[in-house]
Amino acid sequence: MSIPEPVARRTQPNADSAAEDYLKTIYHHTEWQSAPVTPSVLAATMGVAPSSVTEMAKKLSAAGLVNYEPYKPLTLTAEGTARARGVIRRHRLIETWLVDEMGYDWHEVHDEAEVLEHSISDRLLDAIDSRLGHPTRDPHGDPIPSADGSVESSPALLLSQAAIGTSGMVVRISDRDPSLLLSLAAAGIRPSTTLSVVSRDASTGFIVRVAGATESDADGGPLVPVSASGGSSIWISAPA
Amino acid sequence: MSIPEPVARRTQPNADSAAEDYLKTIYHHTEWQSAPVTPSVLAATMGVAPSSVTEMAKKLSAAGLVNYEPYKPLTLTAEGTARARGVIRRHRLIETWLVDEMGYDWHEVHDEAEVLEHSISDRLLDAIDSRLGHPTRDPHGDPIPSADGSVESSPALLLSQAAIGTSGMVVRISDRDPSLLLSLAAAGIRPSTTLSVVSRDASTGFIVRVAGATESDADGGPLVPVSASGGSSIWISAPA
DNA sequence: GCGAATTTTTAGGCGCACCTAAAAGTGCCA
DNA sequence: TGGCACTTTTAGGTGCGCCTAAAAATTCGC
Repeated sequence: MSIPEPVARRTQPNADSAAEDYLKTIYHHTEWQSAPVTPSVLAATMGVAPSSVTEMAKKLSAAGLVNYEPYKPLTLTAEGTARARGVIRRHRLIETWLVDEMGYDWHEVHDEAEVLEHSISDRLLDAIDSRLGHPTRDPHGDPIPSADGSVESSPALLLSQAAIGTSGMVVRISDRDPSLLLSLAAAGIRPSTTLSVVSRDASTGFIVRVAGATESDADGGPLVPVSASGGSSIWISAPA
Repeated sequence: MSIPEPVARRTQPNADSAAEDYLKTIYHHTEWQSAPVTPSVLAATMGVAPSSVTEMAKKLSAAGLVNYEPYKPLTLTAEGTARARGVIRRHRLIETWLVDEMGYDWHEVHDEAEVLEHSISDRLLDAIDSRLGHPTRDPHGDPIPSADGSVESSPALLLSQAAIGTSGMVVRISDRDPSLLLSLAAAGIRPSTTLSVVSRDASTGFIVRVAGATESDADGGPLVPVSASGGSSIWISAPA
């Protein structure tokens, strides 16, 4: 018979980083807004062909990590959610570590974390977590899931959905576009910055007033233009 | 024609960690003793089938990294040597970092480094190197190649090849067998320990006298048995 | 110096994660 | 409500790094 059993294949490389990437991406789609994740959206986000998504969906479904039925959106099972949070915890702790200890700037950390999140051991992750004092937010303001899988969620509002006049503190800024992070940082916008919406236009972009860290003059800060894409990358929270 | 060209395959994962492992392993075989590396030896060391070695040898040869001629031992080209040193530099810096900063013990670092050496960026490696103050030796006493590729080599003698009565300082201990490292550490043997050969027997093992760090009584230290395999993992240098 | 033992290479396959192209299913709307 | 556009799945294929089995080359012992 030429059907040798699996033998002792070296599962060496890194667990199943591809699978982890799918779980992570599915999770991301429901983290800040709850849109159902269709295969085509997932494919576009991950930069793979739709057929690749179908394949992996079946695999993950068989593994009990995603709920998959043909022609329907994908959702994570409880176990899949836990696994996704684990990956995200790794990612965000690594980003935090790179910024806090290794001299990286916040817009430079994403790619490095993307790779390391799949190769660092639990042991090392714990060591990093301890060293940093168990942080709960990464440099972009994203919550870091705790080791037990719980996530502290603070209700937030996408800048692009805030009415003119709304003001609040920047809670998070998506880390997907490094160049956006760079320009925002240059304009003085980062997590914990307070800003208010001066004008908004879905196609042109937005203009916001940035309050200095010392916000003595609450509405006297500089006016800053924010692109349309920036508007859908910045979350603010209404002040207490 | 059903021969579409390579397309834009995502070379994502991690460069070519398999190739790097071959280069590293070939290099290792010539680092402390100069034995020609035959495919079978390489296969055994790496835990792969001999045919896999042949295949990779061809690939690396085509890439100009190894000199390969059928039925002959493998050697590294200048470029292959440089690449191998690069990987080894990564490995050893990571090991040093894990021990110096992350609370690892020296026998625990090998596996973690084995994975990370393929995923850390040059940028991060440099940051680690700086943080550690550009170390030249890793926790096992192995020299860390410098960024420019040069290696500080100190002539050393394998314990198993030292005559009875020889004494010297431990220069390095191979990191291949974690349990050996553990037992040696327990016996007080690590790099920079001074010891002398009391008896040797290729099959049974060795007995060495370990001088305390304060070596006031140069030959009054405890007697310690070292297994045969330990004898071929410990390198000592004659005292100045 | 020659045949046997060992090493190495060749030949053919496998699983993985991806792809393209074609087929099938869904859903909107005139 | 029937079409048609769009989405999703199926079918078939690729490169990579690995494997086993069989063929070929080398080396060793007598």
